[in-house]
Amino acid sequence: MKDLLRPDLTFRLTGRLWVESEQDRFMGIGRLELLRHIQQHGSISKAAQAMDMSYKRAWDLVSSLNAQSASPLVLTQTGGKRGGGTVVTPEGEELIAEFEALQARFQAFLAAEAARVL
Amino acid sequence: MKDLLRPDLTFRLTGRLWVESEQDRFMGIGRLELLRHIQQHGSISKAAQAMDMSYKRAWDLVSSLNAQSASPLVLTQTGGKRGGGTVVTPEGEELIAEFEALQARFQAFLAAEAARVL
DNA sequence: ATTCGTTATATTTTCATGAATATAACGACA
DNA sequence: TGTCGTTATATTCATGAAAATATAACGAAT
Repeated sequence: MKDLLRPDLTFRLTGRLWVESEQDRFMGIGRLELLRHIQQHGSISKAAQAMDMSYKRAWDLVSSLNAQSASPLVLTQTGGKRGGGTVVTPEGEELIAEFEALQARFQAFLAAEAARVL
Repeated sequence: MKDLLRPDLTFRLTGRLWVESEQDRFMGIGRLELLRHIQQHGSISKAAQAMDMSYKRAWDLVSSLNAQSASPLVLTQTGGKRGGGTVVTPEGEELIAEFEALQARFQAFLAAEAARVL
């Protein structure tokens, strides 16, 4: 493909991957980052503002994740000493780890293909 | 990941990849299909209607493709016996072939990863 | 010169997605 | 009991991308 591209521009090969069920997306890079931020901050609202995402969107994503998993990936608590909070369960941690690994293999694939094709 | 997913739903791993320059996308699955339709029909407008895409969008994509390639990928002719038309150049055919091959390897990657992770 | 089907191009309209905004519920603690 | 920061939820608003619409240019053929 190299010989077809304008030599004064720089090109890159990029992509995205995700897991989806019939009706809804389940896991992707955005949800991965959200889960990591929730781990860090212990709260959906804090995670959302750290990512510059609206609270509602973050909450919707969490709701979608939990709705499609066999057991909860995050546990939310409402009210209480600090108003509540959210923790990532061991199952959620497993999902994070597995999707991170998948993502890493994908990036390796992209790099290898870029070297071959660009 | 398998053990984390609701067993009453079916999940699939999917993804997309594309080549882009700084300012603009260059090649992706949508543009591949457009190029194939142009090959088949010899016209941007026929290709667009076969794909149920607006002519403007198809024309914009063709314009973007040619603007980023070293030599034209498609040649357009305006006016004339049948009003004009569009042909895919040998360079365009090369792009089609290479991107199809890349796409096939990507699908193989996805299938292998799905088998591992889902 | 007129017709015809296409390319070329600008402008307006639709639509979907996420952002913003608003409000209620919650429950520990002072 | 009142406060506080959060979760939970509904509704409105903004924005960007694609569709729809409109019009001109083109050039071979009649």
